[in-house]
Amino acid sequence: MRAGIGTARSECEMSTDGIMIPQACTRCAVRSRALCSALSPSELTALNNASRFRTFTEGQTIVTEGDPSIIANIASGICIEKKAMADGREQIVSVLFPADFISGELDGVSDTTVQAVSDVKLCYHDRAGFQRLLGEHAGLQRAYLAHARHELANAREWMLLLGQKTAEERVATFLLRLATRYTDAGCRHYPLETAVDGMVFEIPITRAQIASYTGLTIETVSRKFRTLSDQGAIALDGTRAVRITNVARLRLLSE
Amino acid sequence: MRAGIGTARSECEMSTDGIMIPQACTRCAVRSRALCSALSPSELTALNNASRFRTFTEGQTIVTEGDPSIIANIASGICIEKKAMADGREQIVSVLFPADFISGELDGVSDTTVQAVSDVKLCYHDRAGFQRLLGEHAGLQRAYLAHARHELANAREWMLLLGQKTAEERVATFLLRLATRYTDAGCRHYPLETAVDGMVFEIPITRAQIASYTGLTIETVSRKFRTLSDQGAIALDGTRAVRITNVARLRLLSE
DNA sequence: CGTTACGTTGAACAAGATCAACCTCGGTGG
DNA sequence: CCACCGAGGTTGATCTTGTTCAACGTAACG
Repeated sequence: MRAGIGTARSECEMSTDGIMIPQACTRCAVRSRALCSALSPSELTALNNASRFRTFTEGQTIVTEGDPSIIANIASGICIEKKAMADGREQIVSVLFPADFISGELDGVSDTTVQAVSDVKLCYHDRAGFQRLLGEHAGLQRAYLAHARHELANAREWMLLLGQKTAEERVATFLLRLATRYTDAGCRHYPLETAVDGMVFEIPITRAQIASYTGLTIETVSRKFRTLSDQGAIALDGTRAVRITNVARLRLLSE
Repeated sequence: MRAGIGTARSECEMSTDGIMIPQACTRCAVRSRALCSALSPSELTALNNASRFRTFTEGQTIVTEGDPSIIANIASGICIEKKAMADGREQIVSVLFPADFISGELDGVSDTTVQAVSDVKLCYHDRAGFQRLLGEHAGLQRAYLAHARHELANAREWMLLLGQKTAEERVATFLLRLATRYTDAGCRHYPLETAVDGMVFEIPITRAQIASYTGLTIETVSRKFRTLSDQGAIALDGTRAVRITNVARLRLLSE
C-alpha cells in the first residue's frame, strides 16, 4: 500500500514538430492540457528535470490536511480533495481529473487532504525547482495564477450550490459538471448541447463521496438519481455509468 | 446614487521613515495591511500613479457578476461579494473589510457581484498599469498570488460550513470568523483567546445577508442568535452589537 | 407621528436526515 | 463450483431540523 517512487528523468527526443523536449513529456498523455502547456521547450525541459513520477493505488492518501503541500500534475487517474472536521464529518471540495494541478500555498501547508479514488500517476515537481522556474518564466507565472483563480471560481460556484440549491438541483448540477469536465477534457469543438445529449460517462466516485461533495446523505443522492431518471433527464446503467438523455431538462432541473 | 470619481494623484511627501512615498499613501489608513505593503517606495509610487480613489454609498453595486472585473483595494468601509441564480436566490461568498483586495480574473470578467454595505472608499488601480507592475515586481506578484490562494482557502473553509455544519454551528462560526477578522485587523499580539473573550464588535451586515452567507433563512439566524445568547456564549446589544462572553463555548458550538 | 425596513417570535409544514431492512455483486475460501 | 461475506447501493418508514407562513416588535427617518 506504499506509493511508488519514480526516478529523475533527463533524456530528450524530437517531438512531432521537430523540437527537442523531454522524452517523459512527449509520452505524457496530458501535456497539452496541463500547466506544462504554458511552457516553451526549454522551460519544459527545466521543469522536467525537477520532476519525477509517483504512483498511488485506489484509496491512498496523497497529501494530508496540515502537512506540507506538494506541487504535482495528475498524469492519470482521479483524486478528490477534502476538508475534515474534528468529529469526522468531511466535505469534498473538488474532484481532480488527469491534467489537473495539485498545489496549496507555495511555501506552506496543505489546507486539504488529497486522496486517490482510482490508481493514480502523478508528475511531482520539486518545490525549489518549481519556485525558481516560477520566478524566471512569465508564462508559468500566468498559468499558475490563472489556475488559482480558476479553482477559486469553482469553489464559489459550489458555495452557491451548497448554500442555496435543493437536493435535486445539487445532483443535477453535479452530473452536468461531470459531463462538462469530460467534454472539456476531450477538447470537443461542437456546441455543448449537442456534445452532451446522449453522452455516456462513468461517475468516478462512490455515492458516499457524491454525498459528501454535495452536502447530502447517500440515501438522498440515491433517491435523486432515481427521480432524475424517472423524469427522463438521465439513464443509469448499473451504479457508475450514466447517460445524459436530455441535457436541456437536466439543466432546467439544475436550477 | 452615483459613484464618486477621484482624480489621478502624484504629489509625494516624506513618510515617517524618511523615504519619499506618495502623499495619498502616507495618508492611507490601510497601507500597512493592504497588498501595497508588499511594495518598495518606488513600486508604491508607480502603482499610486496608476490609481485613483472612488467612493460608493451604502447599497451601491461596485461590480456586477459578468461585467469586466476591476482591481482595487478597500480604503474604508465594508463590501460583500455574492453570486446569484436566475430565480433570484443569492449566495454571499465573502465579506470584505478595509485593506481587502478586490480582483477577479486579471484580464476577464467578474464571477461575483461586489456591493457596498456601508459607505465605501476604494483605491482603484488601472488595469494596464497594474498588469505591467505585476510583470516587473516579484514582490507584487507574490502578494497577488498569495491573495488568490488565501481567498481559495477561505472559500473551501466555507464550503465545509455550508455542506456539513448545523444552523447553530454556522452562526457560531460566522461570529468567530468576524471576531478573528477584527482582531487580525487590529494586529493584536496577545493570544486569541484572551483577545476575543469579552470582545465587543459590530456585525457589519443585516440578518438577511447573514442568512445568505450561511445558507440559512433570516428566521433561523435570528433564533440561533437567541440560543447562543441563552447558552452564554454571546450577548447581543441591539441588533448589530455583539459581545463574545465565552469564546471557548462559542468555539465548541462552532463544531 | 406615520411609514417602512429590519428583526423577532410562534405555529404549521416539508425537505431531507436517520434508522432499518434488503438487494447486488465481486471477491474468497471451503 | 458454489456458499458466504462484506462493501456499496437502494428502498421504505419515521423523525427532525430548518423552512415557510403569519403576526407582531422596534427603530430610523421623512
